[in-house]
Amino acid sequence: MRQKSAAGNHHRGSSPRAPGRPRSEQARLAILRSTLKLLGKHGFSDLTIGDVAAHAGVGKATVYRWWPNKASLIADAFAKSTTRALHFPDTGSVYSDMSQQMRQLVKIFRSRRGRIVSAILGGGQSDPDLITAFRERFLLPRRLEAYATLRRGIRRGELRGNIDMDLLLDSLYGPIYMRFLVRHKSLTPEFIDRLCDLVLSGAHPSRKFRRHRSH
Amino acid sequence: MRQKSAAGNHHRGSSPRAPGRPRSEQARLAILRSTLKLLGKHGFSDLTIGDVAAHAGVGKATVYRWWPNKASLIADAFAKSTTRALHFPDTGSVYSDMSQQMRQLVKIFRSRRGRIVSAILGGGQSDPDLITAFRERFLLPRRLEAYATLRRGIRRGELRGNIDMDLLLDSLYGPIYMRFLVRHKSLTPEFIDRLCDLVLSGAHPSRKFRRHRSH
Amino acid sequence: MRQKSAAGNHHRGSSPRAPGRPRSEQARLAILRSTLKLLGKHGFSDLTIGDVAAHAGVGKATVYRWWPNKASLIADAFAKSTTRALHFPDTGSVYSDMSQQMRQLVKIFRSRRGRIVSAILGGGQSDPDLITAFRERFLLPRRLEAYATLRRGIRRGELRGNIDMDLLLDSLYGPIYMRFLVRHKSLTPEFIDRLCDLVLSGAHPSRKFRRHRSH
Amino acid sequence: MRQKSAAGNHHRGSSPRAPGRPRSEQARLAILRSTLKLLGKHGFSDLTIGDVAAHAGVGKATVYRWWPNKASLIADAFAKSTTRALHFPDTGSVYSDMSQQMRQLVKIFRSRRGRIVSAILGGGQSDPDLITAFRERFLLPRRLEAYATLRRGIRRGELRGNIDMDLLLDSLYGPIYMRFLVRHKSLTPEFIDRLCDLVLSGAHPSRKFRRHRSH
DNA sequence: CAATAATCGAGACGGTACGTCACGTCTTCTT
DNA sequence: AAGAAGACGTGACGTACCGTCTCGATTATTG
Repeated sequence: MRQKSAAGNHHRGSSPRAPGRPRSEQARLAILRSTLKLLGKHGFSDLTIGDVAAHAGVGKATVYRWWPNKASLIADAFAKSTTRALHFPDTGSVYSDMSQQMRQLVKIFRSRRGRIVSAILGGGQSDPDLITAFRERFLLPRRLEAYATLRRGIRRGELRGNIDMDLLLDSLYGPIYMRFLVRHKSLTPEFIDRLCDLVLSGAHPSRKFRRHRSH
Repeated sequence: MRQKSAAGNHHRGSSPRAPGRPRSEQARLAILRSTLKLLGKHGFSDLTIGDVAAHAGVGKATVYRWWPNKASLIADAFAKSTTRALHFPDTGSVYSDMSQQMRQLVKIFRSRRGRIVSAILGGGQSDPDLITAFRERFLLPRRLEAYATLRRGIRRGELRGNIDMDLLLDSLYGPIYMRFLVRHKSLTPEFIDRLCDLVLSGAHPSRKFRRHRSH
Repeated sequence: MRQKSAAGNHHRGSSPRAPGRPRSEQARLAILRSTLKLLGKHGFSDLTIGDVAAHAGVGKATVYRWWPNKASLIADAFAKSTTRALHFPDTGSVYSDMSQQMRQLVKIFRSRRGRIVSAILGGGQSDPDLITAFRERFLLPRRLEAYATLRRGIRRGELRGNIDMDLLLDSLYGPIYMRFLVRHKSLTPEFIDRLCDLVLSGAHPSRKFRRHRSH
Repeated sequence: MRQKSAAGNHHRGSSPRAPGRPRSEQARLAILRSTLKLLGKHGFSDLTIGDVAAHAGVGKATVYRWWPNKASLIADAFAKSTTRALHFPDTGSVYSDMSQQMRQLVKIFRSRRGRIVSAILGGGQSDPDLITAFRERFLLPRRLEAYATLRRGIRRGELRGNIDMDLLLDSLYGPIYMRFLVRHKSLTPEFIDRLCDLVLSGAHPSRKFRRHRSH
């Protein structure tokens, strides 16, 4: 069986050249581009493989040859489109580093690309491959950068040394994701600021760790 | 046009009695039960109206007569199934009140009913009715209770008086929803405790409001 | 499983009425009509179910609901279209009875309906259902009439009493089918006359049965 | 355009040698062999060029390079397989000459090779090239031999001098083809004998030509 | 002996039709 | 009037072949 990809590996192994006509890079790019474009216009369920193929000037079978389902197609398209942005600055302040990146994220969530993210997270609730792709290709790379950012803050004494970094990051990003997905409150830059204030102040070394339990 | 309901109103107006055969309550319940059962087994998109009708021993048209689409059917079914639990206790401590309720929520998210929630939130990303139903029937009622709980904490001096309650609640629940939906880290009771510690300590009056901006 | 038909039985048993919406007779007729029309224009392999459905103003699934494949659809359409003609006259002469009916058959074979027959016989070479349908619905009914015609000839002394009727009929019709299918010589009324002369003279009582074997 | 062949000419003109790599005879034979083998297993429409190429261990393009369509491929393969048998004996008796050859034909029709013949005749109903190939490569050569056989019979006084040879031959072979294609009665050697009896007795000089018309 | 040229196997390509499935509507009889 | 049953038109699905193409490799003739 041919290698299909929800994990982004489009290469056929280490051999220098596979026999037969090589895969058309042009078709691959056209498909991913069309996927993003159409996904931005309509939702996940409105996107049909047939439409993507037609818009890309490609046979339907060519799409199915390389992507086992709509989910992995979207995942690939999304991964390709977000490799560049969303890096963390190094301003000398955790608050500033985080809030700046989080503002960027919010800007993306509110843009046309946000539809794609919500399509992935939405579709991922019934398709494990999709949510896995999101984690591995989008979340994890950024989280690794975030760890470095937090470690700088610890070194500078802005954060407790024993802080649970995943807990802290989820406390910072969870509210963003929640507002983005549940849409009960708007996602504004001011919200980001106050969110950072609230959460980072709880992670400040001056704040003694104190169990709030009354019993 | 007959009155259809995404809002749960299944009655036909103010007239005391409509002519003709009355609606079968038995059918209505069987449909909702089957919806929940099938939704628990598979995802949102795998659930078909035809399956629900067949499983409930009901004609397809009977489903369509009362629910305009899959979303409102699921929303009704979900609302029916969670009207009882998830109340906030009044222990005299914000930390305790919140963490106890949050633990209940996590327990539900991790149960079979969690599949239904993720189906709603997932499907809701492409179906506005669905996410609206989730907000209005599930989130809002609980948030109203949460406001009251927080106000008790303010009154007791456990929280700053000028706290933004939605910000605080999103900071507490957002991480739960994020872990639930993205599944990058496990949802444990210990996570809840440390989450409450982190966020509530940031909302404590002793913590002076301090902009972390370095500029 | 629903009853599908390559054998022409479109009724659902002896019960007076099946539950559910009854089959649309209008759709059924439109499908058969369109099949004949399109089959007359193009060949067996050029006929697509999709085209038939579109031409009949019917969903593709409606065709597939009642006919398992193109073959049985064509067989039904053909059977419906030829129930009336091709009866044997009773002129008082076997020669006349047979040649008149055979001329009718040739006329049909040479008409637009001939395309349908060749489509059935051609397709039947790879689809047993199709050739069976042809035998049972077309060939057999006519052969029964032919038996009666031959028996009249025997009674009148125009044919040997011990004649193998199937052998005789195949000797009369086989050449027609062969010319029709192989197309090496034309099918003319004169050919029919001389064919009857040749074969029927061999079946005449005056002709003593004589083994031609030279050993 | 390169020279393609439905007529079996695989040579490239009169030049003694073309430049470039010469055509692989091994590939050509493997393709024809595989065509026959696969055609024997399934029908005309079930045979795909892709299957033939794969079974022959050959690229699909190699097939298309030398045969313009499935029909000519099958025709070539069939022609290659039946060049040797089915000659007419010269026993001194028309009856014997004919019945012996007809028995051979029936034996082939009933063998695995019969599937190939029926595939060609069946497919030929929608593909003119195919039926033409059958006529020219199979039927015609044998018919030329049959004419000679009949002429010997005329010379010996076993047949009328003014007999229409095509009529006579169609009356002898038509029933065979009909039973072979319609499959309503079995093709046995005894059937051949009685068929020859019936038809040849009608062609005997002692049988006066007599119009059977009663009017 | 290098250059040229046509073949080879392999397999991806843009298409087209397939047969299935779910949709949401409808048409029947029964309750 | 609502119920179960199930056929209806619609349209996307994912598959299978079509006949063409683009590769690197092979095998001949020509310069």
